[in-house]
Amino acid sequence: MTRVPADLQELLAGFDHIETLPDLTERLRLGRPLRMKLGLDPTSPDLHLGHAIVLEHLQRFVAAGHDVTLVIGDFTARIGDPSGRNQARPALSDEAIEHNMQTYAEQAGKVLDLERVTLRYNSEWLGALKLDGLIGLLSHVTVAQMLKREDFAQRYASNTPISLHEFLYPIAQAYDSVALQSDIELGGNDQLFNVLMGRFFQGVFHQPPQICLTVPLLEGIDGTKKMSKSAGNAIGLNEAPNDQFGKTMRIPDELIARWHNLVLGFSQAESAVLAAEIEAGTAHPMDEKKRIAEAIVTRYHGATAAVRAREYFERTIQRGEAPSEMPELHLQEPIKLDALLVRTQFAESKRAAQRLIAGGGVRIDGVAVSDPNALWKDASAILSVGNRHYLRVHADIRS
RNA sequence: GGGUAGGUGGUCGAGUGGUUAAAGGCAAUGGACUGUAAAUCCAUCGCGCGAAAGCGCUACGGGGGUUCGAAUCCCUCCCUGCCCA
Repeated sequence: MTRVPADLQELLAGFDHIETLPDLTERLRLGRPLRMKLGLDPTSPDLHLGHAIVLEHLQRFVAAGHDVTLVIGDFTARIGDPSGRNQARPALSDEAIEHNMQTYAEQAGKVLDLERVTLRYNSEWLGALKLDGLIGLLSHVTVAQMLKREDFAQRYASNTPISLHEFLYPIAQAYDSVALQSDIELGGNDQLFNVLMGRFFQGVFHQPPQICLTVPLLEGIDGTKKMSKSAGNAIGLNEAPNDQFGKTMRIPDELIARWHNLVLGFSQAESAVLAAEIEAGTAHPMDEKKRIAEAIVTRYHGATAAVRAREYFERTIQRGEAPSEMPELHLQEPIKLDALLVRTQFAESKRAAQRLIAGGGVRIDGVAVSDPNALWKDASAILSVGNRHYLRVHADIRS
């Protein structure tokens, strides 16, 4: 899976911004492993496919023998990265950050060879920065400079509050590069301003400025917004095979070639060919999505799981049949159907359950039911809601 | 510090005393169609009790007040934008 890239071109495939190529070729000519840096803020307990893209790019450098450091932004997470946002991101509690950090390394390990990667926490040097040190840093950046960043500019123009601490984020991240004396920093395209700030600050500290490489941002399964947990359009690296498969099948057709390119790592030329085939009708979008879904599940759960996820999808969603395996529930006493839906968490409240039933979304053994007050009476039957939620219910009721 | 405009449901945004659980858009959910795509159509979209009609509770930044009745009026506190200093 990991191999040493043959040449520079292969190493740089997939980056949408390189600052600058001459700097990079010159730095590579030094003939030593380059210090690579990627920062990840533990703002959510889960990494998703969008994170995986930049991690995969980083892994190519690992394979090529460079000196790669993964910076866990435990300090910067407390500031809250405003990048790409139209409002302040709430700062996280220490406990949440702590918890997220623990899951990060493990998830990143699905893509990165952690044996060959150094893990650092930026509280190590940012926490040691005193107020005079901070002010010293701040004196090098002007407000106009900060307002050049698009999201800040937009918020400023639309009278949306910008807190001063948000200005500190790019500077803190930039200081990471100074502390690590990094040669190269990777990031998502939304981090371009921040990584360039790192390059700038290294100049201030008389270090050779880092080369900045960014990857395109991946759209989420809704096809419009960037993939993020909070937007609810993400596919997590830790998610179950069936969910990864099913969510991939939901992406809009327009996204197929893009995911083929960004998620599966095919070249733009190859993905363009696929797009043309779909356009011409020689490739069926659904088949292509299945192929992509299977590749994703294979990547994170293995080929066997991928085949099973595909079968599950075809059986439950496409043919509308109940899955061969599903969770089971044993009832000890009679219960009304609406209450049962709440207990099984198929509905948030009894009112919601009643709505589901009225809408025809609730089935017992495949037959839609209409009476929310009916007591569960079947000794053993399959309760389903929509085409995604199945449960086998046994009534162990003595009367 | 002075002036001024604001704070409404997941989100945007109407609403300036009763018919307002709160228009409309978006998002979301269920159904039809289908390729769990898009588009389109229908329905739902605070919680509880009730077989149902219905009843009750909670909600328009926080608290207090006026009123038979408040998202709407008054007082006070908090928060935000803009202009001036």
